[in-house]
Amino acid sequence: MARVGLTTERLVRAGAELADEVGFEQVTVSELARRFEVKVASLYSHVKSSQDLKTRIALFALEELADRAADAIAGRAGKDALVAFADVYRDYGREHPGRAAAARMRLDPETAAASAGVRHAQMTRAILRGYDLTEPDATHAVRLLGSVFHGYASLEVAGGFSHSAPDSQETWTRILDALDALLRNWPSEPTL
Amino acid sequence: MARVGLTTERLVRAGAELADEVGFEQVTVSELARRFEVKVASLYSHVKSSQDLKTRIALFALEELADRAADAIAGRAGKDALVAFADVYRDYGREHPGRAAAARMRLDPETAAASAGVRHAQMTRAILRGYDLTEPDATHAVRLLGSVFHGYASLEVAGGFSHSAPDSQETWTRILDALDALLRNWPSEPTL
DNA sequence: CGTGTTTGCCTAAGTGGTTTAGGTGGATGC
DNA sequence: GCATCCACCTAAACCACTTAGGCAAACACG
Repeated sequence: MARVGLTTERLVRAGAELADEVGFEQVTVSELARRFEVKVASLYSHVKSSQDLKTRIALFALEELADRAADAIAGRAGKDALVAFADVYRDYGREHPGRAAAARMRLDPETAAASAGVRHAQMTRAILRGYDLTEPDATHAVRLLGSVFHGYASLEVAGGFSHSAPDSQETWTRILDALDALLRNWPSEPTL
Repeated sequence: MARVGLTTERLVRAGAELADEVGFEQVTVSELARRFEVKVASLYSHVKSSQDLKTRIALFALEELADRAADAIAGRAGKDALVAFADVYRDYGREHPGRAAAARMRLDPETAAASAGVRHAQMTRAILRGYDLTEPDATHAVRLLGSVFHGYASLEVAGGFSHSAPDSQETWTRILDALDALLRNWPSEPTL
Protein backbone atom coordinates (compact mmCIF):
# COMPACT_ATOMS: atom_id res chain seq x y z
CA MET A 1 0.00 0.00 0.00
CA ALA A 2 2.76 2.36 -1.11
CA ARG A 3 2.15 5.77 0.40
CA VAL A 4 2.57 8.43 -2.18
CA GLY A 5 2.71 11.32 0.27
CA LEU A 6 -0.36 13.27 -0.69
CA THR A 7 -0.82 16.68 0.83
CA THR A 8 -3.20 19.48 0.03
CA GLU A 9 -0.22 21.50 -1.16
CA ARG A 10 0.94 18.85 -3.63
CA LEU A 11 -2.58 18.32 -4.92
CA VAL A 12 -3.05 22.01 -5.55
CA ARG A 13 0.27 22.33 -7.36
CA ALA A 14 -0.47 19.27 -9.49
CA GLY A 15 -3.94 20.66 -10.10
CA ALA A 16 -2.44 23.90 -11.36
CA GLU A 17 -0.21 22.00 -13.77
CA LEU A 18 -3.15 19.91 -14.89
CA ALA A 19 -5.13 23.10 -15.52
CA ASP A 20 -2.36 24.43 -17.74
CA GLU A 21 -2.37 21.19 -19.71
CA VAL A 22 -6.05 20.47 -20.16
CA GLY A 23 -7.81 23.69 -19.16
CA PHE A 24 -9.10 24.78 -15.78
CA GLU A 25 -12.63 23.57 -16.49
CA GLN A 26 -11.34 20.08 -17.13
CA VAL A 27 -9.53 19.78 -13.81
CA THR A 28 -11.08 16.85 -12.05
CA VAL A 29 -10.49 15.00 -8.82
CA SER A 30 -10.48 11.76 -10.76
CA GLU A 31 -7.80 12.86 -13.18
CA LEU A 32 -5.66 14.10 -10.33
CA ALA A 33 -6.01 10.74 -8.58
CA ARG A 34 -4.97 9.00 -11.79
CA ARG A 35 -1.83 11.12 -11.97
CA PHE A 36 -0.86 10.24 -8.43
CA GLU A 37 -1.76 6.59 -9.09
CA VAL A 38 -4.07 6.63 -6.15
CA LYS A 39 -7.77 5.93 -5.69
CA VAL A 40 -10.12 8.86 -6.03
CA ALA A 41 -11.52 8.65 -2.51
CA SER A 42 -8.03 9.13 -1.09
CA LEU A 43 -7.98 12.73 -2.22
CA TYR A 44 -10.95 13.57 -0.06
CA SER A 45 -8.84 13.62 3.07
CA HIS A 46 -6.92 16.53 1.58
CA VAL A 47 -9.56 18.53 -0.25
CA LYS A 48 -13.17 18.86 0.80
CA SER A 49 -14.65 18.63 -2.66
CA SER A 50 -14.03 19.22 -6.31
CA GLN A 51 -15.12 22.80 -5.78
CA ASP A 52 -12.72 23.17 -2.89
CA LEU A 53 -9.88 21.93 -5.08
CA LYS A 54 -10.65 24.47 -7.78
CA THR A 55 -10.91 27.28 -5.27
CA ARG A 56 -7.52 26.34 -3.83
CA ILE A 57 -5.99 26.32 -7.31
CA ALA A 58 -7.46 29.77 -7.90
CA LEU A 59 -5.99 31.08 -4.64
CA PHE A 60 -2.64 29.52 -5.49
CA ALA A 61 -2.64 31.20 -8.92
CA LEU A 62 -3.59 34.55 -7.42
CA GLU A 63 -0.67 34.29 -4.98
CA GLU A 64 1.81 33.27 -7.64
CA LEU A 65 0.66 36.05 -9.93
CA ALA A 66 0.81 38.62 -7.15
CA ASP A 67 4.36 37.54 -6.29
CA ARG A 68 5.44 37.97 -9.88
CA ALA A 69 3.75 41.34 -10.12
CA ALA A 70 5.41 42.52 -6.91
CA ASP A 71 8.80 41.54 -8.30
CA ALA A 72 8.09 43.33 -11.55
CA ILE A 73 7.14 46.68 -10.08
CA ALA A 74 9.87 46.80 -7.44
CA GLY A 75 12.12 49.75 -8.19
CA ARG A 76 10.04 50.98 -11.09
CA ALA A 77 7.68 53.90 -11.48
CA GLY A 78 5.49 55.60 -14.07
CA LYS A 79 5.13 53.98 -17.45
CA ASP A 80 8.01 51.68 -16.67
CA ALA A 81 6.07 50.21 -13.78
CA LEU A 82 2.80 50.11 -15.71
CA VAL A 83 4.34 48.14 -18.56
CA ALA A 84 6.22 45.74 -16.31
CA PHE A 85 3.07 45.12 -14.27
CA ALA A 86 0.85 44.63 -17.28
CA ASP A 87 3.34 42.31 -18.93
CA VAL A 88 3.30 40.06 -15.89
CA TYR A 89 -0.43 39.52 -16.38
CA ARG A 90 -0.17 38.94 -20.08
CA ASP A 91 2.83 36.63 -19.80
CA TYR A 92 1.21 34.64 -17.04
CA GLY A 93 -1.86 34.12 -19.19
CA ARG A 94 0.23 32.87 -22.07
CA GLU A 95 2.60 30.78 -20.00
CA HIS A 96 0.00 29.32 -17.65
CA PRO A 97 -3.40 29.57 -19.31
CA GLY A 98 -5.04 27.17 -16.87
CA ARG A 99 -3.79 28.98 -13.79
CA ALA A 100 -4.73 32.31 -15.31
CA ALA A 101 -8.25 31.02 -15.91
CA ALA A 102 -8.28 29.84 -12.30
CA ALA A 103 -7.25 33.31 -11.15
CA ARG A 104 -10.28 34.67 -12.99
CA MET A 105 -12.62 32.22 -11.31
CA ARG A 106 -15.48 33.72 -9.38
CA LEU A 107 -14.86 33.45 -5.65
CA ASP A 108 -17.40 34.05 -2.96
CA PRO A 109 -16.91 37.40 -1.23
CA GLU A 110 -15.23 36.23 1.99
CA THR A 111 -12.80 33.99 0.13
CA ALA A 112 -11.99 36.79 -2.28
CA ALA A 113 -11.43 39.23 0.57
CA ALA A 114 -8.90 36.85 2.15
CA SER A 115 -7.15 36.13 -1.14
CA ALA A 116 -4.19 37.69 -2.85
CA GLY A 117 -6.75 39.56 -4.91
CA VAL A 118 -6.45 42.47 -2.51
CA ARG A 119 -2.68 42.59 -3.12
CA HIS A 120 -3.44 42.90 -6.84
CA ALA A 121 -5.67 45.87 -6.20
CA GLN A 122 -3.10 47.47 -3.91
CA MET A 123 -0.35 47.05 -6.47
CA THR A 124 -2.50 48.50 -9.21
CA ARG A 125 -3.12 51.48 -6.98
CA ALA A 126 0.61 51.75 -6.33
CA ILE A 127 1.24 51.96 -10.08
CA LEU A 128 -1.00 55.00 -10.17
CA ARG A 129 1.26 56.85 -7.76
CA GLY A 130 3.36 57.60 -10.83
CA TYR A 131 0.44 59.53 -12.26
CA ASP A 132 -1.44 62.50 -10.85
CA LEU A 133 -4.72 60.93 -9.94
CA THR A 134 -6.76 61.85 -6.90
CA GLU A 135 -9.74 59.97 -5.52
CA PRO A 136 -12.13 58.93 -6.82
CA ASP A 137 -10.34 58.98 -10.16
CA ALA A 138 -7.67 56.62 -8.89
CA THR A 139 -10.31 54.04 -8.09
CA HIS A 140 -11.89 54.43 -11.50
CA ALA A 141 -8.47 53.96 -13.07
CA VAL A 142 -7.76 50.86 -10.96
CA ARG A 143 -10.98 49.36 -12.21
CA LEU A 144 -10.21 50.28 -15.79
CA LEU A 145 -6.78 48.68 -15.64
CA GLY A 146 -8.20 45.58 -14.02
CA SER A 147 -10.82 45.30 -16.74
CA VAL A 148 -8.27 45.70 -19.52
CA PHE A 149 -5.80 43.18 -18.12
CA HIS A 150 -8.53 40.71 -17.30
CA GLY A 151 -10.34 41.19 -20.59
CA TYR A 152 -7.31 41.16 -22.81
CA ALA A 153 -6.02 37.94 -21.29
CA SER A 154 -9.41 36.28 -21.76
CA LEU A 155 -9.77 37.33 -25.35
CA GLU A 156 -6.21 36.39 -26.18
CA VAL A 157 -6.48 32.88 -24.77
CA ALA A 158 -9.81 32.50 -26.56
CA GLY A 159 -7.92 33.06 -29.77
CA GLY A 160 -9.61 36.36 -30.44
CA PHE A 161 -6.54 38.08 -31.79
CA SER A 162 -4.62 35.23 -33.28
CA HIS A 163 -4.01 34.79 -36.96
CA SER A 164 -4.99 38.31 -37.86
CA ALA A 165 -2.84 41.35 -38.44
CA PRO A 166 -1.55 43.23 -36.57
CA ASP A 167 -0.22 40.67 -34.16
CA SER A 168 -1.20 40.55 -30.54
CA GLN A 169 2.16 41.76 -29.23
CA GLU A 170 1.93 44.92 -31.31
CA THR A 171 -1.59 45.63 -30.05
CA TRP A 172 -0.53 45.01 -26.49
CA THR A 173 2.33 47.49 -26.77
CA ARG A 174 0.09 50.12 -28.29
CA ILE A 175 -2.63 49.59 -25.71
CA LEU A 176 -0.09 50.19 -22.97
CA ASP A 177 1.09 53.34 -24.76
CA ALA A 178 -2.51 54.45 -24.91
CA LEU A 179 -3.22 53.67 -21.26
CA ASP A 180 -0.10 55.54 -20.22
CA ALA A 181 -1.20 58.56 -22.24
CA LEU A 182 -4.67 58.30 -20.75
CA LEU A 183 -3.41 58.13 -17.17
CA ARG A 184 -1.13 61.11 -17.73
CA ASN A 185 -4.07 63.07 -19.05
CA TRP A 186 -7.06 61.65 -17.20
CA PRO A 187 -10.23 63.67 -17.88
CA SER A 188 -11.06 64.99 -14.41
CA GLU A 189 -14.58 66.05 -15.23
CA PRO A 190 -16.96 64.61 -17.76
CA THR A 191 -16.24 66.13 -21.15
CA LEU A 192 -19.42 67.76 -22.41
CA MET B 1 -47.18 9.95 -23.98
CA ALA B 2 -47.97 13.64 -24.11
CA ARG B 3 -45.75 15.34 -26.62
CA VAL B 4 -44.36 18.54 -25.20
CA GLY B 5 -43.18 19.94 -28.51
CA LEU B 6 -39.45 20.10 -28.01
CA THR B 7 -37.38 21.87 -30.60
CA THR B 8 -33.76 22.95 -30.66
CA GLU B 9 -34.97 26.54 -30.59
CA ARG B 10 -37.07 26.08 -27.47
CA LEU B 11 -34.30 24.20 -25.72
CA VAL B 12 -31.80 26.93 -26.43
CA ARG B 13 -34.14 29.67 -25.22
CA ALA B 14 -34.96 27.72 -22.06
CA GLY B 15 -31.24 27.05 -21.63
CA ALA B 16 -30.53 30.76 -21.82
CA GLU B 17 -33.13 31.45 -19.14
CA LEU B 18 -31.73 28.65 -17.02
CA ALA B 19 -28.26 30.17 -17.40
CA ASP B 20 -29.53 33.50 -16.11
CA GLU B 21 -31.09 31.79 -13.12
CA VAL B 22 -28.38 29.38 -12.03
CA GLY B 23 -25.28 30.43 -13.95
CA PHE B 24 -24.02 29.32 -17.32
CA GLU B 25 -21.69 26.70 -15.84
CA GLN B 26 -24.62 25.04 -14.12
CA VAL B 27 -26.67 24.63 -17.28
CA THR B 28 -27.18 20.95 -17.69
CA VAL B 29 -29.09 18.69 -20.07
CA SER B 30 -30.65 16.97 -17.08
CA GLU B 31 -31.97 20.16 -15.52
CA LEU B 32 -33.40 21.24 -18.85
CA ALA B 33 -35.17 17.90 -19.20
CA ARG B 34 -36.57 18.32 -15.71
CA ARG B 35 -38.00 21.71 -16.64
CA PHE B 36 -39.73 20.31 -19.71
CA GLU B 37 -40.90 17.31 -17.67
CA VAL B 38 -39.33 15.00 -20.15
CA LYS B 39 -36.71 12.26 -19.94
CA VAL B 40 -33.12 13.30 -20.45
CA ALA B 41 -32.52 11.12 -23.48
CA SER B 42 -35.32 12.90 -25.32
CA LEU B 43 -33.23 16.03 -25.61
CA TYR B 44 -30.61 14.24 -27.61
CA SER B 45 -32.72 14.34 -30.75
CA HIS B 46 -32.49 18.13 -30.62
CA VAL B 47 -28.99 18.80 -29.37
CA LYS B 48 -25.96 16.66 -30.06
CA SER B 49 -24.45 16.91 -26.62
CA SER B 50 -24.18 19.02 -23.54
CA GLN B 51 -21.35 20.89 -25.23
CA ASP B 52 -23.51 21.46 -28.30
CA LEU B 53 -26.26 22.90 -26.12
CA LYS B 54 -23.88 25.33 -24.46
CA THR B 55 -22.43 26.39 -27.78
CA ARG B 56 -25.93 27.06 -29.14
CA ILE B 57 -26.76 29.14 -26.07
CA ALA B 58 -23.56 31.11 -26.63
CA LEU B 59 -24.44 31.73 -30.27
CA PHE B 60 -27.96 32.76 -29.28
CA ALA B 61 -26.61 35.24 -26.73
CA LEU B 62 -24.15 36.67 -29.23
CA GLU B 63 -26.98 37.23 -31.71
CA GLU B 64 -29.26 38.82 -29.17
CA LEU B 65 -26.49 41.06 -27.92
CA ALA B 66 -25.52 42.07 -31.45
CA ASP B 67 -29.13 42.95 -32.23
CA ARG B 68 -29.35 45.16 -29.19
CA ALA B 69 -26.05 46.80 -30.01
CA ALA B 70 -27.13 47.46 -33.57
CA ASP B 71 -30.30 49.13 -32.31
CA ALA B 72 -28.32 51.24 -29.89
CA ILE B 73 -25.83 52.67 -32.35
CA ALA B 74 -28.35 53.35 -35.13
CA GLY B 75 -28.46 57.08 -35.75
CA ARG B 76 -25.71 57.88 -33.29
CA ALA B 77 -22.08 58.85 -33.75
CA GLY B 78 -19.03 59.82 -31.73
CA LYS B 79 -19.22 59.63 -27.97
CA ASP B 80 -22.96 59.26 -28.17
CA ALA B 81 -22.54 56.02 -30.10
CA LEU B 82 -19.69 54.82 -27.91
CA VAL B 83 -21.70 55.25 -24.72
CA ALA B 84 -24.86 53.70 -26.15
CA PHE B 85 -22.87 50.74 -27.46
CA ALA B 86 -20.97 50.21 -24.25
CA ASP B 87 -24.11 50.47 -22.16
CA VAL B 88 -25.68 47.67 -24.14
CA TYR B 89 -22.87 45.36 -23.09
CA ARG B 90 -22.98 46.40 -19.48
CA ASP B 91 -26.77 46.27 -19.23
CA TYR B 92 -26.88 42.88 -20.88
CA GLY B 93 -24.38 41.56 -18.37
CA ARG B 94 -26.46 42.82 -15.47
CA GLU B 95 -29.81 41.83 -16.89
CA HIS B 96 -28.76 38.45 -18.26
CA PRO B 97 -25.63 37.34 -16.43
CA GLY B 98 -25.90 33.75 -17.64
CA ARG B 99 -26.30 34.68 -21.30
CA ALA B 100 -23.48 37.20 -20.98
CA ALA B 101 -21.24 34.50 -19.58
CA ALA B 102 -22.31 32.30 -22.48
CA ALA B 103 -21.36 35.04 -24.91
CA ARG B 104 -17.89 35.03 -23.38
CA MET B 105 -17.55 31.28 -23.80
CA ARG B 106 -14.60 30.11 -25.80
CA LEU B 107 -15.71 28.92 -29.24
CA ASP B 108 -13.62 26.97 -31.66
CA PRO B 109 -12.36 29.12 -34.55
CA GLU B 110 -14.79 28.03 -37.28
CA THR B 111 -17.81 28.39 -35.01
CA ALA B 112 -16.62 31.80 -33.88
CA ALA B 113 -16.07 32.90 -37.46
CA ALA B 114 -19.66 31.96 -38.34
CA SER B 115 -21.10 33.60 -35.23
CA ALA B 116 -22.45 37.04 -34.52
CA GLY B 117 -19.04 37.72 -33.00
CA VAL B 118 -17.97 39.20 -36.32
CA ARG B 119 -20.91 41.62 -36.19
CA HIS B 120 -19.67 42.76 -32.81
CA ALA B 121 -16.24 43.48 -34.23
CA GLN B 122 -17.73 45.30 -37.21
CA MET B 123 -19.91 47.45 -35.01
CA THR B 124 -17.01 48.30 -32.75
CA ARG B 125 -15.09 49.37 -35.80
CA ALA B 126 -18.06 51.43 -36.92
CA ILE B 127 -18.03 53.29 -33.61
CA LEU B 128 -14.48 54.34 -34.35
CA ARG B 129 -15.58 56.12 -37.52
CA GLY B 130 -16.52 58.95 -35.19
CA TYR B 131 -12.88 59.26 -34.23
CA ASP B 132 -9.84 59.90 -36.39
CA LEU B 133 -8.12 56.56 -36.29
CA THR B 134 -6.28 55.02 -39.20
CA GLU B 135 -5.07 51.46 -39.45
CA PRO B 136 -3.53 49.78 -37.60
CA ASP B 137 -4.58 52.04 -34.74
CA ALA B 138 -8.25 51.33 -35.36
CA THR B 139 -7.61 47.62 -34.86
CA HIS B 140 -5.71 48.25 -31.67
CA ALA B 141 -8.59 50.40 -30.45
CA VAL B 142 -11.16 47.73 -31.35
CA ARG B 143 -9.22 45.24 -29.29
CA LEU B 144 -8.92 47.66 -26.39
CA LEU B 145 -12.64 48.35 -26.37
CA GLY B 146 -13.40 44.65 -26.58
CA SER B 147 -11.10 43.96 -23.66
CA VAL B 148 -12.63 46.69 -21.52
CA PHE B 149 -16.25 45.70 -22.19
CA HIS B 150 -15.51 42.03 -21.73
CA GLY B 151 -13.35 42.56 -18.67
CA TYR B 152 -15.61 45.04 -16.95
CA ALA B 153 -18.65 42.82 -17.33
CA SER B 154 -16.74 39.86 -15.90
CA LEU B 155 -15.44 41.75 -12.91
CA GLU B 156 -18.78 43.34 -12.23
CA VAL B 157 -20.71 40.08 -12.23
CA ALA B 158 -17.98 38.54 -10.05
CA GLY B 159 -18.84 41.20 -7.50
CA GLY B 160 -15.52 42.93 -7.86
CA PHE B 161 -16.92 46.44 -7.60
CA SER B 162 -19.92 45.94 -5.41
CA HIS B 163 -20.20 47.26 -1.89
CA SER B 164 -17.32 49.67 -2.25
CA ALA B 165 -17.32 53.34 -3.08
CA PRO B 166 -17.54 54.80 -5.64
CA ASP B 167 -20.35 52.77 -7.07
CA SER B 168 -20.04 50.82 -10.28
CA GLN B 169 -22.26 53.13 -12.30
CA GLU B 170 -20.06 56.11 -11.50
CA THR B 171 -16.93 54.21 -12.52
CA TRP B 172 -18.55 53.05 -15.72
CA THR B 173 -19.47 56.61 -16.69
CA ARG B 174 -15.99 57.86 -15.96
CA ILE B 175 -14.35 54.99 -17.84
CA LEU B 176 -16.42 55.88 -20.90
CA ASP B 177 -15.41 59.53 -20.52
CA ALA B 178 -11.81 58.39 -20.35
CA LEU B 179 -12.10 56.09 -23.37
CA ASP B 180 -13.74 58.86 -25.37
CA ALA B 181 -10.91 61.22 -24.46
CA LEU B 182 -8.38 58.55 -25.35
CA LEU B 183 -9.93 57.82 -28.73
CA ARG B 184 -10.05 61.52 -29.57
CA ASN B 185 -6.39 61.81 -28.71
CA TRP B 186 -4.96 58.42 -29.56
CA PRO B 187 -1.15 58.39 -29.31
CA SER B 188 -0.12 57.64 -32.87
CA GLU B 189 3.45 56.76 -32.10
CA PRO B 190 4.91 55.29 -28.96
CA THR B 191 5.52 58.06 -26.46
CA LEU B 192 9.16 58.01 -25.53
C1' DC C 1 -61.00 7.27 -43.63
C1' DG C 2 -57.59 3.67 -43.34
C1' DT C 3 -52.65 2.93 -43.93
C1' DG C 4 -47.86 3.69 -43.93
C1' DT C 5 -44.24 6.69 -42.58
C1' DT C 6 -42.19 9.90 -39.81
C1' DT C 7 -40.66 11.33 -35.48
C1' DG C 8 -41.18 12.70 -30.65
C1' DC C 9 -40.55 10.75 -26.58
C1' DC C 10 -39.74 6.52 -24.16
C1' DT C 11 -36.92 2.53 -21.51
C1' DA C 12 -32.63 0.39 -20.83
C1' DA C 13 -27.94 0.34 -20.13
C1' DG C 14 -23.07 1.79 -20.00
C1' DT C 15 -19.52 5.32 -18.80
C1' DG C 16 -17.44 8.39 -15.75
C1' DG C 17 -17.05 12.07 -12.05
C1' DT C 18 -18.37 13.08 -7.07
C1' DT C 19 -18.88 12.02 -2.45
C1' DT C 20 -19.43 9.44 2.04
C1' DA C 21 -18.74 5.52 5.32
C1' DG C 22 -15.98 2.51 7.13
C1' DG C 23 -11.80 -0.74 7.00
C1' DT C 24 -6.66 -1.97 6.92
C1' DG C 25 -2.00 -1.72 7.40
C1' DG C 26 2.34 1.06 7.53
C1' DA C 27 4.58 4.69 10.05
C1' DT C 28 5.30 6.99 14.45
C1' DG C 29 5.95 7.63 19.43
C1' DC C 30 6.55 5.98 23.90
C1' DG D 1 6.89 -4.11 21.35
C1' DC D 2 2.61 -2.00 21.71
C1' DA D 3 -0.81 1.56 20.91
C1' DT D 4 -2.06 5.06 18.05
C1' DC D 5 -2.58 7.63 14.01
C1' DC D 6 -3.47 8.48 9.47
C1' DA D 7 -2.67 7.62 4.56
C1' DC D 8 -4.79 5.08 1.53
C1' DC D 9 -8.08 1.54 0.58
C1' DT D 10 -12.88 -0.89 -0.78
C1' DA D 11 -17.65 -0.41 -1.33
C1' DA D 12 -21.55 1.83 -2.59
C1' DA D 13 -24.77 5.58 -3.67
C1' DC D 14 -25.77 9.50 -6.57
C1' DC D 15 -25.99 12.06 -10.64
C1' DA D 16 -24.84 13.84 -15.40
C1' DC D 17 -23.84 12.32 -20.07
C1' DT D 18 -24.62 9.50 -23.96
C1' DT D 19 -26.13 5.74 -27.21
C1' DA D 20 -29.30 2.08 -28.91
C1' DG D 21 -33.47 0.63 -29.86
C1' DG D 22 -38.81 0.58 -29.16
C1' DC D 23 -43.59 2.36 -29.24
C1' DA D 24 -47.21 5.26 -30.35
C1' DA D 25 -48.90 9.82 -31.76
C1' DA D 26 -48.97 12.81 -35.59
C1' DC D 27 -48.95 13.40 -40.41
C1' DA D 28 -49.32 12.63 -45.40
C1' DC D 29 -51.57 10.50 -48.91
C1' DG D 30 -54.52 7.51 -51.66
